[in-house]
Amino acid sequence: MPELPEVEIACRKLRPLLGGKRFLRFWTDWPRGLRISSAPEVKKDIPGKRIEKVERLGKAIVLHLSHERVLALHQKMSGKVLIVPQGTKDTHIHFRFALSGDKELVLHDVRKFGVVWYGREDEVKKESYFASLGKDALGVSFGEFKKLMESKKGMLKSLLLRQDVFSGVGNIIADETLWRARLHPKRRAEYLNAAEIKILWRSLRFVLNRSIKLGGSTMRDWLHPDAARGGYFTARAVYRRKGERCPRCAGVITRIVVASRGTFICASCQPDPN
DNA sequence: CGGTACGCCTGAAGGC
DNA sequence: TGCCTTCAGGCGTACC
Repeated sequence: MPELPEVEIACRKLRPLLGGKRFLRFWTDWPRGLRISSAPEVKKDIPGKRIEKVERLGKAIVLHLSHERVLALHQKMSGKVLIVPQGTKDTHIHFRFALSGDKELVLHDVRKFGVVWYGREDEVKKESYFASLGKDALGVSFGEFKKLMESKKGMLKSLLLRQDVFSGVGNIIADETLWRARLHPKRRAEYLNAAEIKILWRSLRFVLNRSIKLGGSTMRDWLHPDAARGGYFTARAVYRRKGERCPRCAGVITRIVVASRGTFICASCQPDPN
């Protein structure tokens, strides 16, 4: 999923689906994905716990349960969180949380990169992912954004992807944001002028909000918790559009590698700084 | 501090 | 058809 818009969509859809429900049972065939508590511990502890709040922290879904318990999920590359009838058969479901009623919350994850944390809130917040999360990419004000950009060095793409600086940005959002801002991903934060910082902040907000509005990106795997598909992938400008025309200037979109990640740009409207 | 490469997994897509 | 290579919404670690 699994960037900020997809996690935000998942949380919004999970709230009405999970509100007031209790967990009945836990099952996994991939205990390596569990953090803080072991599978037997979760099995023993989770029955009867009520879901009180659904929160997004960066790209993680955080469920606050009764008795000070927290269940957090990260879908990583190929995960999706679904609400399905109990016992739904699927070889890629590796975590099942049976709910009061006839449904269960599952983590469907082909590549098994997904992570599930279960423990007290203080234990979860101490985990390195949560402890180091930077300002939420959608919540960050322009003042905060500017301050952060001025305090860091490095390529814009690297900075946008760093979860300890701005949390929630992934590869699609980074490329679409930089395209919209007409900034090359290898431009360096320390050489941006005030106007460029402003354009970058505005572009980031625009791209995030637009993706959320369209239901996030369904490329192949990812779905909403109710199995609906997102519409942003067809609306994107450059990501994975190598060889196609730039929708703004009719230049050709190319693929380069920046920060070890496939990166898509229009070389005409995002001029290389070097 | 910043940059890069790799591991973790499985499957899809493209080249030949 | 099939084999081989490359690539993939993330992130942690090791190393320069």
